[in-house]
This record gives sequence, structure tokens and C-alpha cells, in this order.
Amino acid sequence: MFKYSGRGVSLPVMTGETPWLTDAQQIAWRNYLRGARALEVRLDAELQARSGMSLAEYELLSMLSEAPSRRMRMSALADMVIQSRSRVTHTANRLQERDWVRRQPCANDGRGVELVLTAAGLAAVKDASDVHVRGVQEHLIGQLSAEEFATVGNAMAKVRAGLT
Amino acid sequence: MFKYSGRGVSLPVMTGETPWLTDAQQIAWRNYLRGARALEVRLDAELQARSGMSLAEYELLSMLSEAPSRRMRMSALADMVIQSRSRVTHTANRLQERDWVRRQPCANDGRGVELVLTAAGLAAVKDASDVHVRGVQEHLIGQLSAEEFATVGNAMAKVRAGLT
DNA sequence: CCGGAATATTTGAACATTCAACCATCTTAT
DNA sequence: ATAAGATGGTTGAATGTTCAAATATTCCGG
Repeated sequence: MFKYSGRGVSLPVMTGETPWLTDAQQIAWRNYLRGARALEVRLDAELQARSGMSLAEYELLSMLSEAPSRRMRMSALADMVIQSRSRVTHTANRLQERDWVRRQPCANDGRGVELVLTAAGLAAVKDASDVHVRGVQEHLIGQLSAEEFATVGNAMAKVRAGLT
Repeated sequence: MFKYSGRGVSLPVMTGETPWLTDAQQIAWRNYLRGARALEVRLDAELQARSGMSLAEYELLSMLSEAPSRRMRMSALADMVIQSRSRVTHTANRLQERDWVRRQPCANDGRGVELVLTAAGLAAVKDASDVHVRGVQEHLIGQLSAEEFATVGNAMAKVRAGLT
């Protein structure tokens, strides 16, 4: 991104092939990018500090906690939280070492593996969810009007849907 | 996060000390979280594939490209892109190996170091910005109405401002 | 039933990021 | 002046993530 001087217009400019961003779009985009990053950093830091698990770990455990029988297949989990399969494997290993989770071969599909939340794991997420929810309330929801927050949620759902 | 059954009300519920999320908030929050993640993953992947640099690297170079004299102090850069100083140091090392950037001791402040964008670096960002902007247009802006996008940008700016 | 393609997961090495300790310089108060 | 602390930046080890290759199982056409 460069500052092309004297381009304060409010319509997209086509320079050859790439539709550039208007100044307003540029600003909105960066506000989004940095805001999103700052928020994630903060939520992760607080969770880490106050309950000893990362946001990524929390998301996995939290998905498990809501799933029927508190178990889910590796790939389903990966898709759900938007992490690579490999990453879920590694993270699951760490969670397993803490006895928050255990592996179980999948009944019907011999290739599959299910990750099962243990009692200790359930207790851990429960604990963490308190911290997490508080953070979301304080740092995100509390900063916005109800309409804004709803719009943001909606918008990002659309964005996700648009990503093939 | 758990599914506490039979709790479909639309007002925040106080369970002891933590204001829980309403179902609608819960959904909005997850839409945001996953959407944001998916978007970042995609933009990063496209940038990586089509111009050989990560989004994090791009952000650094891009900030430099806009700064007066195309140079910036390490810490200013770190604050700008919301990365740890250590991370910026390491990333700068990699960028330096590619000759996209070089280091220069700071004139007034003997502790400081300025990162300077090289000609090759400038060419590289210029190239990458094309890919990046196209991605933002297509995956974010193109999916939303102008109002929605503006609201999102605004909202995230507020969020950031609220983070002390 | 067989073989090849597709799917699910794991593995380990390469790479990136965090974390805590460290060194140097600047600032302030005495 | 000088010592104490704050600030700016780097270092290397520990940790986490990605990437490509490997393994195992299922699916499908013949």
C-alpha cells in the first residue's frame, strides 16, 4: 500500500487492473485489521494468564464441550475452528498430555479418530469460559451498540460464506 | 462455552458473577471470530502464494513504504502493526536477508534502530499490494454493503481504542 | 474381489513466534 | 557527576505452526 498523492476521491480508481481502495476504504480496512488483531491478542493473553490455556486450545475444548457426547472427529473439529488438521493433531497431543482430552478410534470409519473431552477437560473449559466470556463482554460487546455488534457479526458471517 | 439448555432469552443473564452471553450474542461472536480468522487465513495464503511474502511481512513493508523517507523505528513499527518487539526484530532479520530492508542506527537516540526500505523492498511491496488489495476487495469489501463495511471498520476502531 | 483414487490422520523437520534474560543508552533525581 | 530506573532493541531457547511426506482405511469402477 502506498500513498498516491492527490487521490482523495471517493470512488474506486482502476489503475491498470487492480481496483485500488478509496481513502475511506483504506482506513476502514486498517481499523478492522488492527482492531481485530488487538482484540485477539488481548483475549488470548487474558485467557492464558488467568486460566492457563490459549485461545486456540479453548476453542477446541469448547467445541467438544458442546458436541453430543462431548466428542468430535478431528477433521470436523479442524473445520469448525478453522485450523489445519495438522495443527489440531499437535494441539490435541498437548491437550491429551494434560488429560483434558483423549483419543478414540472412530466406530464406523476406521480412518477416523474422535477426540473426547475428559471430566478434567470439562472442568477446565468451564473455568476458562468464565474468563473468556468476561473478556468478550468487556472488550468487544461493551464497546459497541447492540446494532453495531449485530452488524459486525452478520458481516463477518457473510465474509466467511463468501470464502468458497 | 456450554449450551445451557432452555436459555433462549434476549437479555444478559448474570450467573453469579459473569454476565453470560445471550444466544444471539454467542452466535454473533462466533460469526465474527471464525469469519475474521477465515479472512486472515485466506488473505495470507493468497499473498504468500502469489507474491512470496506473509501478511505480517507485508504489513511491515507496507508501513515502511508509507513512512517519510521510507524508514521507521523498530518500536514504532511494532506498535503500528501490533506485534511484539521481538517479533519485529526477527521478521526484520528475515526481510534483511532478502535485501528488502536494512538497519540504520537512529540519529538522535543511540538506543534506537531505524528500519529502512530498500529499492528492492519497495518493488516487492508494490507487487504484493496488488495481490493484497485485490483480496481485500474481493473477500471483504465485495461481500458487504458500503454501510456494513463502514460500520465494521468503525466498530473495530472503537474496540481497539477501548483496549487501554 | 482387485487396484487405484480419495479421505483421515499422523509424523517430523522447517519455520515462525513467544518468552525471559540481557546489553546499551537515555532520563531523572540527588 | 552519578546511580537508579526506564526505554529500545536483540538474543537464544522453548514453544507453536506449517508443510510435505507417510500410513492406514474407505470408496468406487471394472
